[in-house]
Amino acid sequence: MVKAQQSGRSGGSRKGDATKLKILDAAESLFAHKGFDGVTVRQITREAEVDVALVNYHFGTKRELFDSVLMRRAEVVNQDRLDALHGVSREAAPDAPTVEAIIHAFLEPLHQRVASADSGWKDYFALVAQVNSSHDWGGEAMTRYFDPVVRQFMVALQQALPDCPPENLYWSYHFLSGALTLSFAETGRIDNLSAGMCQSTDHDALYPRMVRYCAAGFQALCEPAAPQN
Amino acid sequence: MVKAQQSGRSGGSRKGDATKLKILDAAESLFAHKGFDGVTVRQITREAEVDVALVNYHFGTKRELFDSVLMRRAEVVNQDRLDALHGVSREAAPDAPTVEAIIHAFLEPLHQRVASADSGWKDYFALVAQVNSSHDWGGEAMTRYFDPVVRQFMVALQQALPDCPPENLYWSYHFLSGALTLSFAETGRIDNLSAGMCQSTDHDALYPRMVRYCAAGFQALCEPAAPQN
DNA sequence: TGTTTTTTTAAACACTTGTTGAAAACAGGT
DNA sequence: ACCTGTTTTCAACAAGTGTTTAAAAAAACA
Repeated sequence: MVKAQQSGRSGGSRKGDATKLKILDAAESLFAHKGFDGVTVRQITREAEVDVALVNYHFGTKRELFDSVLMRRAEVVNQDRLDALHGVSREAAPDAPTVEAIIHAFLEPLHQRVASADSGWKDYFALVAQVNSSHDWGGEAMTRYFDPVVRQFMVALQQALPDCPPENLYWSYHFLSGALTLSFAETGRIDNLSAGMCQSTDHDALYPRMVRYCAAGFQALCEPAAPQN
Repeated sequence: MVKAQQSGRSGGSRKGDATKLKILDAAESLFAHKGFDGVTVRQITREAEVDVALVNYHFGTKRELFDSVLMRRAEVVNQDRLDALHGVSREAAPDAPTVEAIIHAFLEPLHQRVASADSGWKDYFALVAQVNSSHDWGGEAMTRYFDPVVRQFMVALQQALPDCPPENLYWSYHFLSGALTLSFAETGRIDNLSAGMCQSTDHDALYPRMVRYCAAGFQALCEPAAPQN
């Protein structure tokens, strides 16, 4: 009776791995739509069609399962974003890339993944959105997983806007983060408000507008007349 | 054994009203910080220092209590916002008010209430923020309580930006809504990211920047070069 | 093959959940 | 004082919670 080991020296696929995947997928989808407290481990195992005890066997506690879900795709997102950032930096060299290009590098990877075949990404981003606006345990997880890369984007933005007060840069990112978060939540509110003219799920309509909106916001907060102090 | 009546023909204050207030306040604070599923009615009644059964006696089910919390201050916000909107419309007449003035009318009432003596407002807005980005039952409540007034702001914005494609106006509001939502959540993420340079709780720093950021975003999405569907 | 390790099962644990019932305490009016 | 309607208490309900246990089954390895 030993706790499950990290079953992989790379390439070795054990029996339990399929089970772990089923649990992770079910948990991802359920947590994304109903939140951590809104989901029971029995709902998860029912959806994954496995026994209740397997969650504790493979992942430990419910919270550890939640963290596993969060962690699974975080590395991929971070790598995607860094690649995109280096891409636009290389293209613009020897000049610094534009604000719009940097924001594009930050958002485009998400856009790509959401449009991909793996529909789990949509659930994943909805989950991240929920964690991002969570008050208690949320901030800590977000900080741990994503902030290191975010910091690199802040550096690039500061170079693109050398005269911008850093605090205005942080606030600008904060607003972008909020817009992003709400968009991924796909609440359907804009559908209702606009009487169907806009749709939460239409990321192709969303992305170009979000990039432009936020780029303009960044620039407005970096003009001399912007709020100081 | 009769369900509690709405105890007020106006001005008449019954015994149970004090209890209802204590429950509402406790529920507001707890729901705001931990979400609907993250709070138990026993936690609420413990914080309110009343018996568990009183929640069901005065409000019915847990969800009905939640709705009562949400509803309590919604009317006030809506009235504040409408007053502010009419104010800026009157000032600008016979011209249409500027985008920045309209956004100010939308946000300033929240700013005022948060800064007021009644600290419950802060909890309330944190709660609304959470509901706003909630996936299931959230959209419905937000739509019911706030969208009628939001629609009036959309009309004013369309008049301020007569050449703007309506869908871009809706998306712009969506982004503003996201920035607003995340700001009220006061997650502390920006504190951490900026190494203390910015603080989630510093609404005096937040508001002017949010108004400017969003106004610039609206205008950018309404220029001829903006994304057209 | 037999032996060891990993995975799955089924049952139970102690505890909490939202909600209710019946009796008790309180209030105001006559 | 009495009666009346409102509010509060206390105990209980059935169902569900996260987690653990020990044994059975499956897989991996010799």
